[in-house]
Amino acid sequence: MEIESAPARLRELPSWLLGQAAHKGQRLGSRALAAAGAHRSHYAVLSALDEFGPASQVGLGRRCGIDPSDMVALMTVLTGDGLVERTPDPGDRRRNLVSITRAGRDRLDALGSIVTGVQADLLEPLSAADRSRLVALLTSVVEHTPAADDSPGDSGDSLT
Amino acid sequence: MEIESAPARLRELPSWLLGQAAHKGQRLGSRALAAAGAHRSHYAVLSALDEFGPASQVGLGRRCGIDPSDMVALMTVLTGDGLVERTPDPGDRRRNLVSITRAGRDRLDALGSIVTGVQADLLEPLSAADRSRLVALLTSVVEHTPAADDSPGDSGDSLT
DNA sequence: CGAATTTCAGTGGAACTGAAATTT
DNA sequence: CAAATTTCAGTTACACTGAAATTC
Repeated sequence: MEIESAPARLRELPSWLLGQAAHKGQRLGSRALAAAGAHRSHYAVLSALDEFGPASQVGLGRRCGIDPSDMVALMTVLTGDGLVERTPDPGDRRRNLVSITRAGRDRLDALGSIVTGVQADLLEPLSAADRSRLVALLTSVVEHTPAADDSPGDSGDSLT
Repeated sequence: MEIESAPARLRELPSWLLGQAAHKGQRLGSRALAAAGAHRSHYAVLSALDEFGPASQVGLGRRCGIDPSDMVALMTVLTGDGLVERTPDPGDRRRNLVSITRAGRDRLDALGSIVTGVQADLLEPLSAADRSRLVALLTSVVEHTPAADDSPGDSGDSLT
């Protein structure tokens, strides 16, 4: 099990480092949530419903970076667990109004603890000040819209 | 095309921010390299060969985080383009010795320019000092091995 | 014999595409 | 009629698994 370092061209490449760090975070997060029978998308959807209130499935998808077609199966799971309710919208009968249940809020709290623990593991080598700096830097990168990007209909979101 | 913000629980989550930033970087990188008929894995393999010299396919895979079984098809492509040479290792006939060609080095330089441009787009909102800080912070996160991780045979690498 | 390397065939999860049905 | 929403069926890119053949 030799430790073999990657080429310097990669080790010094911000986009490569981002990929490595994100992969590590996703691995930790997916494992921890799976052990609780959950998924990262569950945490995203419950968070959105808790913060913004009831929403349609596409609306939820826009908030969380989840494709509408994938939202269907997700709703089936979350309603099956009693974490959300999916009722026809009386004001627009094309839509389903999705709302979080009491059990959903409890679940969100529980998943929040798990997710917080993952951040602690992931950022263990960083001081509190460095963690804040990292979040600030990443937020700048994420919120910035590159100039030469004229792709249509892409809000730039995407769950993972 | 409303801008709808993600829930605060996600926006403030380091692992989520890492995922968003990494996704943006990969999208930019994949598009730019695809326009040149290349792939991120091509840049990784050529970088490793250029820095460390000839290597076996599994050795290359360990450097770059590429699965040995995926390396096979990759070698077919790169040898087909004349960027690497794959010859049986006379000292160990189980191995192929993979080496970079002159054309491969030229290609590496060209891809390097593309990749550098991607970093510029991705990190546009950050000052030079902030970019250095980001790289340093990410390097700490990537090089750190979490305590409660006893998964076997995982070097923690993985190309993307 | 056990272990390492290359190779191939197949699996699994995740994001995406395209289209139908309904409603606005 | 055009557009939006939910839904389903299928695709694609990608990492990974399992096993065979060869060699150490």
